Amino acid sequence: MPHELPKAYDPAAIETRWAEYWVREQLFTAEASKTPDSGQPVFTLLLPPPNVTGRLHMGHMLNQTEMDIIVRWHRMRGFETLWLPGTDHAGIATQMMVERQLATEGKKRRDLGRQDFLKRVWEWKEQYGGAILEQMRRLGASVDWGREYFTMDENLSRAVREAFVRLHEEGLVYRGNYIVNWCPRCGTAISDLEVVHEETQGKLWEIRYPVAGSDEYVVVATTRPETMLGDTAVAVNPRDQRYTHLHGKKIRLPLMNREIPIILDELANPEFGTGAVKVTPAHDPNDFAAGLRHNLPQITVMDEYARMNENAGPYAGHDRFEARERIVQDLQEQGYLAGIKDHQLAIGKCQRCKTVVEPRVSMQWFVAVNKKPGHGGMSMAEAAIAVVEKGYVKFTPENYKTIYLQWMQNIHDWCISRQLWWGHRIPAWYCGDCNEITVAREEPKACKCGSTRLTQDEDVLDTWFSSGLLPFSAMEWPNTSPDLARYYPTSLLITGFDILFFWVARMTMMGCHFMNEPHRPTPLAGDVEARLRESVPFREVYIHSLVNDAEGQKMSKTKGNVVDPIETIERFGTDAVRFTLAAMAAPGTNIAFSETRTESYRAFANKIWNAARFIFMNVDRAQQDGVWSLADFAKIAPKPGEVGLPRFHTADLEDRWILSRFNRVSQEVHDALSGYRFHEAAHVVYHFFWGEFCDWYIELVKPRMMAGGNTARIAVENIVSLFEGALRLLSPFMPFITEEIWHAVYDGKPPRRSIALAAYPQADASQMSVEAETGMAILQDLIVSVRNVRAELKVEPKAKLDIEIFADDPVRNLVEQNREALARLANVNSATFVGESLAKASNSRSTARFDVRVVYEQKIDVAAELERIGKDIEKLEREQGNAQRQLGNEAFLSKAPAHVVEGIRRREGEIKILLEKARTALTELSAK
RNA sequence: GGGCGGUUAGCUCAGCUGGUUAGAGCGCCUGCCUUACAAGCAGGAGGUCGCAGGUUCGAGUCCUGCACUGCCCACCA
Repeated sequence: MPHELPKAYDPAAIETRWAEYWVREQLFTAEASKTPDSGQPVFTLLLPPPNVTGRLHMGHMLNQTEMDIIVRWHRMRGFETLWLPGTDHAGIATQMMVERQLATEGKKRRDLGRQDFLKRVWEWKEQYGGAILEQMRRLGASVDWGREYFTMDENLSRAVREAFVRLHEEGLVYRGNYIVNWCPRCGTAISDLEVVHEETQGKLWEIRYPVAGSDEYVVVATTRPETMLGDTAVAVNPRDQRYTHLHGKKIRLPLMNREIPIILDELANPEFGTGAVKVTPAHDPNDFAAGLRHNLPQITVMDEYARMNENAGPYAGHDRFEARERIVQDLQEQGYLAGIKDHQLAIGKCQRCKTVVEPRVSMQWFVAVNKKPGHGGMSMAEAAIAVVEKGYVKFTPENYKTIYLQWMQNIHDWCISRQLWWGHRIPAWYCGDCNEITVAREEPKACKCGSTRLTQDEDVLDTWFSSGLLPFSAMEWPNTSPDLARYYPTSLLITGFDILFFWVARMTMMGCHFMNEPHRPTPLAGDVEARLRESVPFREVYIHSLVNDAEGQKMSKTKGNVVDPIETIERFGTDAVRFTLAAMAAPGTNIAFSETRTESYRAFANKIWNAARFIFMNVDRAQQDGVWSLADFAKIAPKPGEVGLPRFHTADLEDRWILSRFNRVSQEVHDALSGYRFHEAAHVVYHFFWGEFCDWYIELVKPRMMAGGNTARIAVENIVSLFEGALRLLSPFMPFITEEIWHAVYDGKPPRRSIALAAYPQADASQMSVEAETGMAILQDLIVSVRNVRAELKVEPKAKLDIEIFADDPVRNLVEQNREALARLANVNSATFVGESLAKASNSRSTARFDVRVVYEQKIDVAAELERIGKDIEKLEREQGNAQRQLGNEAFLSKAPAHVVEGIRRREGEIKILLEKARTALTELSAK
């Protein structure tokens, strides 16, 4: 049956079919629960769960491409591979989406009430929440769909409660009235990480605070004048002699007409401003701490929407910014305003809605990340530091290790309660009778005082609390499970640096805490150190690049430069987009995504396609002629675990050469992927397939395939073998086109259900040949030299010309054995060997190994030729100078490694010959 | 205020632990519809590796300073 393929590759015609096939056939299911121990090495990777609110963008696409390449690569090498997918409920983000939807109906969430609102969110989640995973299916991501989870699934929610309760039992979760970052629009506390600082040109207002019972006043400065209404002290530095006489005195607070003490505290920096600072414990974190030190009252002057409250006297009811203006105006009118200065400040805004964050004292839950657990050992942060310092968690690129450690070393307690409705509700119940708090895994029947008047905490947990548990909560923790036993710790995490602290750091803390004793469901063997090492959530973290637009600008909706991956895929094909991302993904660099690159990789896909068409054409002919049988070939098809190529006839130079190159390239791809150098791996396979296999091997093999008989049989068998191997090599990068063609190679009856389950080519040193690679290089050099001269002579491309060659015996033999190749690829009629150098002959080229002359009546353009040779000489002389200087240097000879010295010595010899030839040619030419 | 990165061809970028002639894609120039592929084939031009010092037998690669330029973190009013 002939292989019929259309002339141009059309990705749309095949991709959906394979994407559906992969899912339907469940090819990517990891088998832990079925086979107790496969004996295979295990590779696990957790998909950073997309938010239910998300739409696929180029960043996801890059991340998924990298993960899929690594996962497919491992799977093809025989690893038992689990790529675990799921989605994140994304508390605040999702709640905002639904609130926005409600707003279009003119409603607010409180109009619906908690129950009905949550119902709406669930409906919304069912409708839109799976978008990214759907897109991933279409992109062919080889994840284990049978294990898909959602962070609010019952078993994951149970894990969240379990973790919270255990931390509480250990005193690592506490509740308290503290100052937190508060978003007045979202109406919730947010963590430090959710506050983004923006440099803003603001003002510094200087206010005179009169000293009680005197005419004196001190000047304090503030960027937020409205907070003065809540001032409960003025601080000066105890060492600041300017204020010694005011120690123990009181201030009469303007506008409020309250007396507040002057306190002595390091909070006041004598170097800054006047050295006196207003203290507002309820509205500033530093002041809050100072307030505790001096037992100051906390006067909250704003409500949860940042409107001034009843404590704000005449300003009550006004928005904070409106109040600010009035207050400044009043201060001015009453003569308290000493000055207004321009002031650059980093203003904290809510990451989600960009509202200016207000520090606010409120009752919240925290994780005490720096506290040592009761049973001894390290704090959560210390453990998370230790595993990275000891290399149990390894970062690529390495500089993220420093960034991670610096952050972890300065970490503060983590505020985990959110005044939201969508999320995991905090498992704490308050007694209406005795005020006791019951923290429990399941809803308690009664308080320990016996009362049944229990109400659950209204708040939910920070989304990152639950995602921090994922490496084990997605594997059924706290239960023992085959998955948890087999797949934890995960092998690798690939993610973006934007969630390094939010997620990577939290997973590390949580993993080291809950997957170590005493929380681990199955005890760990080994000493304390071994247990720590095995508790990590992942052994390696690869931080991927940022995908920018073609100009290197960050993609953003407001700039309108967002490249939609789906749209790009529709135009170029998934494989082309994947290959673009892989080829540009050098670790530690950003990607400037440019469509021209994608165009060129679409061309690459087309190249592969057409190589297949050509090969199939020859296969069909060979089968018709009865010289070759696909069925026989299928029998010797490579088995998983086989390295190199299983059967390959190394009769001719080009065969030994391409086999050698194939193995070397396999090694290079392996090395590159081992270091997550996707770009390097992609470049290597690209160049091999196009620049070597297509440009040279196919061309060299053509006449043999036409020859018929045994020659054709061997040629066809070789090219099919090599091509089949190359498809496997390419498969992790371009899964669709390789799957399609691979099935076609076997005429629809492949030895495995998918190329993704076939063996990945691994280098076999015995199949590499320096002799073949060197020989081929000389032959290529010779062919290119002839083409070169022909191009300069503007010889009619079709005209066959005679050539003369001067070379030593080994090269001469090489040429003799490859006469046909030379004739065909350089369009040569006859090649004769001559006994003396052709360097000064016209229409010739010289290399260190040979001289070649094209016999042609028309002479090369003398002036152009003179210029070319002149340039060559210049360059060679420069090089010769360098080489000779090094070789004449005793220190170099004694210190440089032997192969380097030997290399330079050899090169110097070549340069000498080349220079001699070039100079002879130059004199000869000049004479004309 | 701390920390991290970048500056290499016209453009966008590679160049891993210092080592023989610094690469790719696109663009550009010349010639080809050669029976797999014009999304192709063959050939070609184009770089004092930001500047100034230093270490070394040897520096695009390591160190110091400078210039320009991104990014992250930060409770100094």
